[in-house]
Amino acid sequence: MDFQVSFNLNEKVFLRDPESSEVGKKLVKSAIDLIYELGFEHFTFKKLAAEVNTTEATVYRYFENKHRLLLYILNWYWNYMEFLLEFRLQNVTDTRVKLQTIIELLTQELPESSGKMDYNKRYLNQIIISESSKVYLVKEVKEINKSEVFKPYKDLCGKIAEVVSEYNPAYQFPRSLSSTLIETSHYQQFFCNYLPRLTDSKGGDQKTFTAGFLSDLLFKTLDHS
Amino acid sequence: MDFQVSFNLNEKVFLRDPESSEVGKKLVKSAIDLIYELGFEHFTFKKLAAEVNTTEATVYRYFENKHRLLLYILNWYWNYMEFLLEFRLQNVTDTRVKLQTIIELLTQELPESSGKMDYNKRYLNQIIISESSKVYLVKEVKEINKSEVFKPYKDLCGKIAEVVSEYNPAYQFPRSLSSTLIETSHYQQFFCNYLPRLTDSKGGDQKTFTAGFLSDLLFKTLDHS
DNA sequence: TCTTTTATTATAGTAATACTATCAATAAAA
DNA sequence: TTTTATTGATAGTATTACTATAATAAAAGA
Repeated sequence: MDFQVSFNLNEKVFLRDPESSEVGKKLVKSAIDLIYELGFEHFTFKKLAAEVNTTEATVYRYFENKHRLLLYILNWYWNYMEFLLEFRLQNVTDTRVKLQTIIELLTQELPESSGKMDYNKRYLNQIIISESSKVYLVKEVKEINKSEVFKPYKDLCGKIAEVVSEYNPAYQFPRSLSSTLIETSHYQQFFCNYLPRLTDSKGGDQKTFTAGFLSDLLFKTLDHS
Repeated sequence: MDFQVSFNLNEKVFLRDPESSEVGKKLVKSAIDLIYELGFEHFTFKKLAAEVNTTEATVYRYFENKHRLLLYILNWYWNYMEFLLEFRLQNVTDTRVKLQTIIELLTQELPESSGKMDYNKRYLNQIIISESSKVYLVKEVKEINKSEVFKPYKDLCGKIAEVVSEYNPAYQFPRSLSSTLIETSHYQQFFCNYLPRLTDSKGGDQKTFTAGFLSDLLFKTLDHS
């Protein structure tokens, strides 16, 4: 089975839809490679243009600046995650299994084959872990938020919160718990890799460790309310 | 009672100790004001120099770059937090009370009067919330970590983890839980302020809300192992 | 006291970044 | 065939992140 997924990304994140042209697609794909390789701070439109054999002016016609481009990538990711969640939770009735699936989804890498999506998933995953908070931890967050570009994140969070409430309707903080699960899955993996003394990882796989920690946290919190 | 606290900050974070001169002290104090006001991305050494009525070259003699300056501020904060923790936990025997004190410390603002410390504490608090993760979420983290500049953070985390283990020796993830408490206290407050749909805050005080959420999470996790 | 050394600014300059503006080439629509 | 719109190439500017060197002041030695 092979299928294509595409999302209606908020038009506020781009000036011209990168999906509408070959250069646009290459731009996003190469951006993922470069941001992974250089880190967001050292990533520039000039370097991206060189990689795609075009000019800076072209890149600026698609995205207002590199922050918006990162936002585009994250919007794509959040949408994809919500899709995967919906898909994987289909016909699952046991709410406990639902929660376990969610934790798996948050900690394991994106599935390799998913139609036309030819982004490097390992890189994308690492970007999500290391760079995603940079789109909202900025002075302009209030202004940016008005254009609804964080809606996919809020929706993903909301969907997880629904399952949490389904599992334990009495629990008071379903949304905060969901955003905590998402964020914690990122930086615990980051810490395992780079600052392991901030974790209890014993040098094994950071994804397995993080899944174990989150699962323990989640069920202990929800099983005793 | 009035007392002075000072820490031996790792010499790797500065080129010349800012505490050793008047300009140095003004530099750090004004940096806190400016980073709060502009956000770390828009904060530059040129603007800082103008604020202190000196030149860029002078600033560069104290700190290698603005990243190191932020690291200096955070090192100061982490050290101060560990000191406060030690201080406030003095003679407390009930480990439950100890944990509650820790959550208070992580969510409430820094105490106003603490000797010579004349940094703007409201600003410093906001910087901790919005900017602190930017010191480690960078490509160079491995290299930076070698100079031990994250030790104060690790020590703080370790100290909290000790109390966690004291409260429940069987719990498997004391360090990860501690770093999660610290990080979650930051971004839940941030979310309450700017992206409230990622939380369950009902518009009340974000600090009280975050404390409530964290306390619920912590004790449910530790009371049932 | 005067001179020499050293330290510390101030001035100036460079390479890179983050954009903008202009203009020509090309392609699609009328 | 002309008009219109879309591209991409070229060039240019303001700001950022530094570096290098000259000027000045403070400290130390003769």
